Amino acid sequence: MAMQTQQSQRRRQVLSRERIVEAAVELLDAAGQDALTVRAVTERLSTGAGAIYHHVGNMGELLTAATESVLVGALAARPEPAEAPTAVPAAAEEIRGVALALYDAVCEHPWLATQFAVQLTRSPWGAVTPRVFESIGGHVRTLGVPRRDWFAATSTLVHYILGATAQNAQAPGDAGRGTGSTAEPDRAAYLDVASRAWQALDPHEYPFIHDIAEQMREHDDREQFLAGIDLVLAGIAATRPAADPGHHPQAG
Amino acid sequence: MAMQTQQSQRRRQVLSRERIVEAAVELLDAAGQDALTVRAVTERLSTGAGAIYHHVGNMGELLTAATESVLVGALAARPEPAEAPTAVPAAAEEIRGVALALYDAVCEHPWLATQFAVQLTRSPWGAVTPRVFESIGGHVRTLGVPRRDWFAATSTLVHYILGATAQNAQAPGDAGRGTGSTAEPDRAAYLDVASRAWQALDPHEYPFIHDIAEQMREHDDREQFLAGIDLVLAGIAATRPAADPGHHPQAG
DNA sequence: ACCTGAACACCGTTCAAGT
DNA sequence: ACCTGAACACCGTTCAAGT
Repeated sequence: MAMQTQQSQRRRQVLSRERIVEAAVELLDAAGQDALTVRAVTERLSTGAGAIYHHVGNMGELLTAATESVLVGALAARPEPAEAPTAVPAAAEEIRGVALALYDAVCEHPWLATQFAVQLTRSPWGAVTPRVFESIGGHVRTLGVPRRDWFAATSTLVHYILGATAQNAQAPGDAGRGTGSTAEPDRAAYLDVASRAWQALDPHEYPFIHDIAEQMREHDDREQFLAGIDLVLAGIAATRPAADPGHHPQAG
Repeated sequence: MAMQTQQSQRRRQVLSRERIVEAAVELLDAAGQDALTVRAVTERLSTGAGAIYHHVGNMGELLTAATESVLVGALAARPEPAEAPTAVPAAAEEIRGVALALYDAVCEHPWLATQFAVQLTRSPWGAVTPRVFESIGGHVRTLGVPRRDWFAATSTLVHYILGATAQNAQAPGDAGRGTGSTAEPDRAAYLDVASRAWQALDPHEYPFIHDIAEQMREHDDREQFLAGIDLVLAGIAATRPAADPGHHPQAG
């Protein structure tokens, strides 16, 4: 898909905000955050700087639009019926599905991780959050969470998802410039290096890190990500006032 | 503390990496991420650009050092005895304490939120993660989590904490330039605006958001943050094979 | 209305030259 | 060794001028 850059067709096509955003996503995917410059977009669309600013406003807006574009695509890929399922296990499965869709999107577009965080910080209730909240929240309702806890349960899931995806998006650096997808050995080697670095830390200052260095090397990102989702879901299930009201689940 | 800028003393003091990092933190606190430029540091320390690069390497390294500096300070503020407590409720309380320390640090230094995310993405197992893992992980062990789940439980907590703090760090924009701390009414007004924006969204596209818009306006950031921690802790307690082994806690 | 592209103010970084 | 500060290549953004 990234190979077919038909510049001849591209040249005299009419410029639009969508085409600019599309070009931005392509640039970000190809070489990361730093590669998105006005000049790069300008060259890719064979136009001038003024033309870009006629459609987009500024650089930050373009980044936001690119982020939203990919996010919407990732969430739309899931069917999500208008009437949500009513069964509890189905709702949990839906939540896992949305989480994985976001996880996969961040893996495909590593720049998304940073961008999620920036969006979250700069305009916390702006573009990204409502969409993710909506995708998760409907299913939280189905889980049987009492109304007053909807916000807490949903935001816990969302924050975990955004935090975890940020970490697990392995940055390809400048390596993935047209090369295929032979990232597996790199991944293993990378974890090996990280694990060794952890083992080399001072055991007195970092006793726990020392203990789990081995576990870290062997861990599967995707599996661990889902384990975290299940942990939060277990917490939601335990807190829910169903069979055992009045019990405080904090410790034991 | 920020008022006493004694330039006379500062001028001919010997330049060091620490003093540069300190100046960087002050600049970031005063006016945010964009305010940290080599020239700004240069002027604040009345020196030349080359002097900075003699001690620091490059801009990214300076940002990382500033992040680590504040992070270490925030974690060191907690006592954390060499021998961790053995009681389960105490361990849970310790985890809440560490989480709140990070939360408060991000509130005090909003630029930290973005920086955490960037660190997480660019070098996931680099500077920030091990310290936070260590602060949380020791107590997870005390919670009675089986060894093979240490990594999963700890990383779930850490990812939630980093995601949640990223969102809750209210960016002060360029407003906080020397003005006191009258952020409370701003906060309420801000949540009010956000809540109205949510209510204005298309109810068909965003039914859940529409439902919790009211709840969002009334929510207390800090309280919700702790509620999320407790939810994950409840999940850890529920998953732990204590009274009820073999049971799957996912749904019910 | 839509686009061009030179120009401007700024940025990170380098490096010959000083002490 | 440590520092100076002009210079360089680059960036986002603007704007008079074109169609």
